[in-house]
Amino acid sequence: MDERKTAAIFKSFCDENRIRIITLLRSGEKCACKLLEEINVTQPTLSHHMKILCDAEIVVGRKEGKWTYYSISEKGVKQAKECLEQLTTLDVEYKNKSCCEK
Amino acid sequence: MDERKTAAIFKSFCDENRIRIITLLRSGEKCACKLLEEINVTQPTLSHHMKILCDAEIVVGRKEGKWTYYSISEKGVKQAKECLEQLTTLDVEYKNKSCCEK
DNA sequence: AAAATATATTGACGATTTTCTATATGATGT
DNA sequence: ACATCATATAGAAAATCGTCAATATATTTT
Repeated sequence: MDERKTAAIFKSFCDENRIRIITLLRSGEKCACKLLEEINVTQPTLSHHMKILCDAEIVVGRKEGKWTYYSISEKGVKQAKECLEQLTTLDVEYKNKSCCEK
Repeated sequence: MDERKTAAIFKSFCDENRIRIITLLRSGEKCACKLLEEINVTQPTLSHHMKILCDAEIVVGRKEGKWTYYSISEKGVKQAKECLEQLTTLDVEYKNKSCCEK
């Protein structure tokens, strides 16, 4: 996974409103209008955040008639977790000796 | 965990240079001057990124003489993983029925 | 004590992001 | 066909972020 993709994934989680949106989706699929009622932004701003979340594949949207239903993507979340794991586990193989010794 | 703290944690992972820094630390503790050699930013910019990473507790700094050694904080990483887990697991308890039915 | 070295802080600037208003698109109901 | 409703897009303003040069601080070396 390249740095660019990794950054895009975690951008999902570094804005307070997006965190609120994700939290709302923990209780199941919701349409945009329901999300809009619960977070304090305008409709176009919500739409903007949903695009970021969908592009990062943390959330998936499903159109049905005039409504769009959003839900947490289990697949995307799994990928984010793997990405975090890979990024933060110590690499014993290539562990280097020392640095800046006196 | 409040939205503000969550956002601060994941800000660590949403800048390409910070991702590079964390990746470099996977092979073990490194002093700032070593990191500076490897990523293409000025010394004040590196210092700025290290502050963000340390404030989020993803990285810890250890001063020794004139050097500062940085390493991945196992504790902070654990907290980030738990935070991601908590934020993204479906909440079956409070799962709501339906939304925007025709 | 003065010079040198490593890192942090300050302040400015440009780029990016978040937000808004206005408008467009697309579906549904009359 | 026309009005209505849900959502998306465009464009601009405001806020935040990443970056740099200059400078400060703290430690070590001479």
